[in-house]
Amino acid sequence: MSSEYPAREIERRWQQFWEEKGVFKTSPDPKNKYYVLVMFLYPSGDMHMGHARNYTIGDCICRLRKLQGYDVLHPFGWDAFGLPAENAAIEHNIPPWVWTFDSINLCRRNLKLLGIAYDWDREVTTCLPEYYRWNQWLFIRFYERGLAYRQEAYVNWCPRCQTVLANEQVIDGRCYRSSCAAPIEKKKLTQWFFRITSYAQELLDGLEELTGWPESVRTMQRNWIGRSEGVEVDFELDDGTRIPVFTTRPDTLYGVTFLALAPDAPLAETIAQGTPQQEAVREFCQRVLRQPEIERTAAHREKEGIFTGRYAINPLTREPVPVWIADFVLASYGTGMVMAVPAHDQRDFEFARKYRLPLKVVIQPRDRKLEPEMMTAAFTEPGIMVNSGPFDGLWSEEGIARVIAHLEAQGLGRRKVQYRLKDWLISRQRYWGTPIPMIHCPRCGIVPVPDDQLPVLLPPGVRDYKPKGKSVLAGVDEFINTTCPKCGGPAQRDPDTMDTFVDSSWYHLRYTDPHNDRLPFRREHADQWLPIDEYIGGIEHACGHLIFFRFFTRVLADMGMVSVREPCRVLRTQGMVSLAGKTMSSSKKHGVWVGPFVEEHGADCARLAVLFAAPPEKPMEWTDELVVGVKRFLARIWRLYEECLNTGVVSPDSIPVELDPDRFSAAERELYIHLNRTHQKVLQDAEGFQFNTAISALMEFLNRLYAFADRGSPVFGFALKRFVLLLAPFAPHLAEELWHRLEPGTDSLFTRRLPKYDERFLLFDTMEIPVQVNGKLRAKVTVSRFSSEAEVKAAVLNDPTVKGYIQDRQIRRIIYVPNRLINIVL
RNA sequence: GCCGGGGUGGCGGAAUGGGCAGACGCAAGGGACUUAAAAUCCCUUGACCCGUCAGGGUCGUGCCGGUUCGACUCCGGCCUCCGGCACCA
Repeated sequence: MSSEYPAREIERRWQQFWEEKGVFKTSPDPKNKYYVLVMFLYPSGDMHMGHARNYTIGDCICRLRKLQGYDVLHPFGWDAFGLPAENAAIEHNIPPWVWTFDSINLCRRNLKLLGIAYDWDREVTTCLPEYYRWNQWLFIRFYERGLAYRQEAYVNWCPRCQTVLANEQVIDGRCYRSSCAAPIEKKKLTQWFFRITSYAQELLDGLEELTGWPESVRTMQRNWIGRSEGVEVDFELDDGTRIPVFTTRPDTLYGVTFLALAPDAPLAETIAQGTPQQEAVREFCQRVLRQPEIERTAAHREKEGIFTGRYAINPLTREPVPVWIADFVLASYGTGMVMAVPAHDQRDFEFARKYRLPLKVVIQPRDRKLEPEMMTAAFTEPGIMVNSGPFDGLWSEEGIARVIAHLEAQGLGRRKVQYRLKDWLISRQRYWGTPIPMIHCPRCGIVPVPDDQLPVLLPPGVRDYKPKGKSVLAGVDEFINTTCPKCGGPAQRDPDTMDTFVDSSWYHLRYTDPHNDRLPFRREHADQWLPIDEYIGGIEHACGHLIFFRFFTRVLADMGMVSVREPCRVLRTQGMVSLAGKTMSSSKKHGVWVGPFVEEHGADCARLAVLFAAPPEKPMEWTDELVVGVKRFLARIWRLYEECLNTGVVSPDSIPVELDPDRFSAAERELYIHLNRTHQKVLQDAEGFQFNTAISALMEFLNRLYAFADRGSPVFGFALKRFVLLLAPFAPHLAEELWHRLEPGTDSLFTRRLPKYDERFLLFDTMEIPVQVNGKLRAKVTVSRFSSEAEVKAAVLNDPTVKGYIQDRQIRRIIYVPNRLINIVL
């Protein structure tokens, strides 16, 4: 009687309908805005079910909010610059943009196949000049504000990609690109940085208000920023050279027995000059710095060092202590020089034992006495200060403040807050990125490209994209040679391009005004939509993109370009999708692919499968069984509506707009209550990102519809129609098809408002009260919803089963939890 | 080592301002329809035990203890898995 569910035919028809009618175009004048953003895509080949999961989640929210009457902004774009395109270009000898746009076109087709409701008029592509010119414009604004600067430093160098990397792009000492993962080396280079550290405290404080973010991400950012409070203490070399060291333990200052410098600290180069140690120190530093970072900083590795031949004076004791170079000291943290207290710091302890340096106890535990020779590990807990001159006898935690006060009063040191976060290194020695809009003039120095000469275009006529240790653009004469905007003399362009994370740091703002050719975006437009109401993406961006875009938003707020200081109200991280135990990956060609899957099973099937399998934040394993259940669900819906409509039992005319509860039969009343409860639960769950339980509620209700005998009932028809609206965010194509069968010739159901559920009909007339005797479930008694406590107790005590358990024993207590449970304590 | 998040049937997962553990789905077993198969529909399905049936009992949410009339949920102590940071002075 009923036909097979023709998924593809239906989906094609309604996708075309939505596009023609412009159903998901963004309102130019939002009254009730809702900005749902899914992290844009790095186009690198085909799209798998991991992508489908991500974009379906966003789409489900978009459609739900639209049905609830919000003006939704749901845009999409392409994070289109980056190394893979360039590597593919080198490998296949095609320009990077060919590979990039092939991928983009493939992915756009896939997204349309899935029926994701983006407003394609707002599509953003970062590798187009109309986008990256604003990277350049913003870079110059940062430069003017002192937030972009150029500096020589030891930086992370990926020998395989032949470029520098940001700290955020070094994972376990290796290149962050999973297809590279080469061990990172340190190289001394002059590079461009963004001064994100001057926003460190703000970025930390801002986390407090981000209560809509997962706790894990907030914690990760807190640790990444890594704030510690302490003091910078000035030691002095015999010739008067100042050696400031940062410490969080000034209470141990009297226990310092040597100083240690990082091999790459600036002072390490000069300190041994003129001492007999000079040659040995130079060799040591060179040897240490040649090692890949991953080896040098491996945990539990034996520490190494060398004496410099010099001594420094402890500002409190006036005693001289030897100055060493030690490989465990980090140049990039604090001053790159530390005071060593072997008795109370484990690293210093190990180093001192190895090189037979003295150990001085200045903190004693309460319950025992430390003897320097007997110690097998540093004592790092608080205790009583000893051997510390005027501070003897103080509890060390109190001593910290006292010593700091003393140091400050004597001008020997100052309170300091130190962060682990480092400035963001943004220049890259690669081709496929935004050219840095700066000119190096032999007379005028560094000169920004004037705004009216932007964009600085990437030169297309490059023959060889292979990296050679310096930027590809440095070898393109017609690009690199230019004139100085200031003096008009010959000058050279900066040969580097920007980190692609610059592109993604403000794209959320560009979407609000995507075609602007005078500004990155207008404030009025940004303010209309920001903050992002729901941001969906992978947790791998927790300490990269998700910090960078917060930083950018704050800088832009300080520039008066936008009002919000935090870009995003609610963040949702989604779990990876794996196949046969391994994460799906386009570049590794491992996955279930969207195109073939949708052709075979349909888009609604793919959407329901990823939504129903698990809560969105959990990782999920893709299996064929996953598809069976949701496919059956779709077919069951289809069959029910076919049966009802084809037989004429239900017709568009027979469905009432309103119901009259006074005329309900008992069964109709029950169905209507189930409908309202389902409606409430689907909304609650979907708003809370629990799509799996929302869908299970829909499944349960479908089972009830099947079990309902009187299909001619107006309540049944009413329920059929409401069910379609509730289904719509999850399986929009099927819902739209059924909607038009119930209401032919009308507009898209997504232009409708979802009615409110009927609050009067959320509870059943009777309820089943579980009865416990001594905490064990023994019976269930059905009572009226309107029964008083006394009536419920009476009914329970009268129940024969319950009586059997009580017999003639004394009842000590009866605990009644209204509408939930009753417990009889004997 | 530090920080964060988990551990529930054969599987994916439900249920936490303490109150019926296992919703929904998959898989499995039995049955109906069919010449047969597919599809569909119905029943059973946490473990163990007692009972011929009807039915009844004990145990059960990583482990051990505690609080409570009552604990997957709260408290203390462990085990274990995943993720992040990791010589940060």
